[in-house]
Amino acid sequence: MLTPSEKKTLKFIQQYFMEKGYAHTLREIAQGIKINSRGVVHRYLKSLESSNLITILPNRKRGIHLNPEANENIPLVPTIPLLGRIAAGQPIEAIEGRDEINLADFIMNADRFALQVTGDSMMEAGILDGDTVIIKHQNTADNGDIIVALIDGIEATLKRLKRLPDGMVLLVPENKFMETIAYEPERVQIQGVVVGQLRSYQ
Amino acid sequence: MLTPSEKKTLKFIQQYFMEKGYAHTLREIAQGIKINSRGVVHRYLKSLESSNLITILPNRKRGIHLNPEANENIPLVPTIPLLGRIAAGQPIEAIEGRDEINLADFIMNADRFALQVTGDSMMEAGILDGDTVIIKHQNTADNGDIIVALIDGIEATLKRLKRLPDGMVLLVPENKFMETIAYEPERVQIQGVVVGQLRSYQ
DNA sequence: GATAATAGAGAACAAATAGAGAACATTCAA
DNA sequence: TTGAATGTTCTCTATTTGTTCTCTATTATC
Repeated sequence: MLTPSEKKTLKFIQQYFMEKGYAHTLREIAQGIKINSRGVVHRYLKSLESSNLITILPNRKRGIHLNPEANENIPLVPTIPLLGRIAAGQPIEAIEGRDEINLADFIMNADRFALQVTGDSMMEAGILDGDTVIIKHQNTADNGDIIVALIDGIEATLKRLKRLPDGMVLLVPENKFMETIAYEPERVQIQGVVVGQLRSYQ
Repeated sequence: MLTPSEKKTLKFIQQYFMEKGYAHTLREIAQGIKINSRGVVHRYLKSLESSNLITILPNRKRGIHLNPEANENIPLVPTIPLLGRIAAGQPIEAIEGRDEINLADFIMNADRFALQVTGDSMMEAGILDGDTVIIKHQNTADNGDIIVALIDGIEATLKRLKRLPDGMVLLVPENKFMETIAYEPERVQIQGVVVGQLRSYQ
């Protein structure tokens, strides 16, 4: 069981290590967790080592290694450090304030569920074949929302919603090879709205 | 059987524990359930312990552990029900076997971090401006991987990797308006490989 | 009305935690 | 080789926290 200070220390190390590929000095860690004493930092590190979360190479400068356990152990709500923005042709730009993504915040909620997408109808909206979309269950949607629609109570489809002034409902695919189809409103039942999307490359 | 106060206490502990990964102090619990006495909280904890719902490490600060029994109705890892596949023009098809997505499985692992994407250079690969990509920190990559590359030690970019037989390294954007650029291998340093991608529509 | 059971306040004390900083040992680069 | 930076081991201090008490108030039950 780690104390909050030890957790803070571990977290600080992890973040730096992922960015740079090597560890802090004790003084840097001390500054990072806002204390003055290297001795105190060393005590925390020893404790983390005895919990098998890090390995200390004795007397080596920056001689701290993260053990694989360290990444499993910490967050009960999965979080990923958010290191910054990346754009073509520029160094990675740090983001102030928000330093991690809370996956639970990102997606979890009672009325959400996931669907796996088959087909390329929303390709140009960045939703590819095999992606997972997170749907919020609701019966209404705004113009421009990507929705799960049930047509005639049978066919389900993922499309962008557009209502015409005359009441007709357009279901717009994001794929130039597919056609937009217009329906009478009573034929289209909204089952949910896309609120998130995930893809795994593994 | 728990008294209402004990239930309240347990619920409060569970919530905090899942978020932070460690327990409250007695004072925090007291504030959380709106009483003033740490002694009373301690009595409740003792009672919860004798019901086998928590374990108290004696004299440890924040030394409260949730027993598995306490978590039966609370998922430790956020999951979303995976209802099925959706394709244009067909009813939602149920998926056999796996019925929920485990977000931790999906993304978390050692040496991962997130970057927010700026720009449209990977648009046609379904990675849009504003998306978050999950990067696995590594110095090598296979042909076809989408990588974070550091060019000349300065510029960072997200591109698809292609190595030519003559040793040159191509960084291929997935955007027909942008050009593939070839570099000498020593100019390109691989910082990580994209292993996941997230988008929020909220 | 008597008796439990439940809730809560708060005092008192020991122990854990947090931190400072001195002193020494070891690395590592100039 | 030497000196500065770094890692390591100490001791000391202060604060917070866990723990155990005793005391009081409320509520329901017989």
